[in-house]
Amino acid sequence: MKIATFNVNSLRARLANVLEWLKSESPDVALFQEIKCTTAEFPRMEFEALGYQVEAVGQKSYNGVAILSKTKFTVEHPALPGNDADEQARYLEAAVETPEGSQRPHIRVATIYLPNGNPVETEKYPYKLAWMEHLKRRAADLLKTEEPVVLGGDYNVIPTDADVYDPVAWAEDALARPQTRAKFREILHLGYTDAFQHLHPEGHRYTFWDYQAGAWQRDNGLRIDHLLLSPQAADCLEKCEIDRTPRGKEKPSDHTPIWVELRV
DNA sequence: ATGACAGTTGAAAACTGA
Repeated sequence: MKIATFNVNSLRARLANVLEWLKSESPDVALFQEIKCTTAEFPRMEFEALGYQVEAVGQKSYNGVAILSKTKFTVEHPALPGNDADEQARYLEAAVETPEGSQRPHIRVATIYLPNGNPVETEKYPYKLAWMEHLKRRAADLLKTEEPVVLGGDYNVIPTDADVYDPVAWAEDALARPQTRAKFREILHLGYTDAFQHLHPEGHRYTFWDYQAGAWQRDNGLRIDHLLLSPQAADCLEKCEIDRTPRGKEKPSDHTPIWVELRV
């Protein structure tokens, strides 16, 4: 199963790019973030026409996440458990049927849009850290199921200095500061595998490039979109790649997709 | 040192993002 995550930075502004990418790469499951539209406005028919079942949790103007799958799935949680009062649409979890002949009936996936947290001196940063603590608790609970679990999305976390073009410039940013990295490691240390880091430990491979200052052309990027795998999912890990192609197209998102291939 | 870019809302300029 090929499972991809993509922060699209507005689905309405990006629909043509996203459809082109889906037709080209045909992931079995696609996890979207920053759809920036309400659930009702989600252009589901365009995706259904490509053979996907679609579920979205959106809101006006900002945030919003979605799951698309070629196999059937059921929504398990439309918000982060333990944080259900969150007014921001940042989490959606589902049980996805595996293809015919698989060892297991389903895998569990979540699409995650973790708060940015800047500026750090405002309430935005404690909101980010609290959100990460809720995510850690959910991640711990999911381990008890002993299912293959894929927690994918825009984490807004630069895990190490090898994941940013200029570590000094970013050291105090909400995406890189020590408290952020420590909380991210706490999730990993529960027993999750950062799929890309595991297969590509060389570093300096990015999933985001700012629109400004020629960041894309200079490869001034960040690795902030991640696919975290439970042990049972990591057992199945075949490949994990960043697909830079969509970032080089006209009117791109500032993020590009990253995907895993799991032999389930 | 600062701003640079792109999206949303809503009709100009403010807000958000990473």
